[in-house]
Amino acid sequence: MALTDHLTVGELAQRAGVATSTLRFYESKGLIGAQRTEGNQRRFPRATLRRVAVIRAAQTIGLSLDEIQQALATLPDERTPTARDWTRLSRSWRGQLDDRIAELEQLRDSLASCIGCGCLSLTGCALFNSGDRIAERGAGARFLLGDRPGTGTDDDDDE
Amino acid sequence: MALTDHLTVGELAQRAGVATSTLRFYESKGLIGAQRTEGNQRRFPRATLRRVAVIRAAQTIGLSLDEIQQALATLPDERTPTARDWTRLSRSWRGQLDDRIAELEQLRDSLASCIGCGCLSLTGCALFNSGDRIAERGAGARFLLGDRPGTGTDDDDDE
DNA sequence: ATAGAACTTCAAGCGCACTTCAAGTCAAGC
DNA sequence: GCTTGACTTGAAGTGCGCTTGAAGTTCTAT
Repeated sequence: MALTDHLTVGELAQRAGVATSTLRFYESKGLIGAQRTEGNQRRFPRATLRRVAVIRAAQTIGLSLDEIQQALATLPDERTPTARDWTRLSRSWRGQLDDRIAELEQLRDSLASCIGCGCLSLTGCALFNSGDRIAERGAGARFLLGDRPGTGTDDDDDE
Repeated sequence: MALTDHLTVGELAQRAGVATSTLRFYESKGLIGAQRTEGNQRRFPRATLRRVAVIRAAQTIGLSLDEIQQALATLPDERTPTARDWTRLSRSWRGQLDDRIAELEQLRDSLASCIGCGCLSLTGCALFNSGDRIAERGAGARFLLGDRPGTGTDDDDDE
């Protein structure tokens, strides 16, 4: 009767606030790992609870599961990561989080100025152009929008 | 030879920085509208250029195309919206944008404190619990994560 | 008049993040 | 020992936001 300090899928699901199917899906993607009982049932170490929380947080930042998987792959498999491991991860994501926040703040400013101007003339409107700025960020930050196929360098007035 | 002040799909696509297929898709979803030439080709009023910019901005905030469509449906169909129309829309989205920024800032703070603590004990870690707070926001803001099936009120330590 | 680019429609396909289903196995309580 | 609920697998299905493809039409330039 080993693994009594471990969690079943159901237990982990309840405590992490996700569906059991999600956990199985995450395991299939290599985001989390599990040991097996003699009867072939999954048993998760308690550290997985943290791991799932980190996954959800990273998704909120805007990372894909693939990107998250790659980042988590640098951590010790299912053992508690060291402070150093975790700090490295946090720092790397922190940058992306800052970028994303900056992007949204820029959009907020644009929106604010548009509220003022009524956007009847879009020529110099920040909102109007913000899409392009976002698209030009390229490389590694996909966020909500997929990669843009657009050519982008064309600029135009509106009236 | 009417509609000379209008744009073809190709022109609009290039100027808006999206693919033509995207514009046809948006039209099918009622996000934009087009007149037709005698030969059945689309011609978009120039105001559509703005409309597409607004759609992309709204997506960046985290709105679905359905939500955007509903918001845009309150604007005059393809004519230039009045300052009042636009202001109303901006204000409503502004709130969601603020919420989203606040959420990410909270996550950033969590990450910052985790960098400090190394997260070897997650009991009181803000990051660890931030997922639940996000999930509890409910109503109208889905953002990156889908609705959470979780029950949520279970809390636990980690070591 | 004609070549070729740009357009048309409709259906199917894709990538992501899961969820659902069916058919069967395991574990715990009575 | 038997029931019941939680678990197992693999395959298929879902919803979103598009993209791709095929087969045909229209527009524009020479």
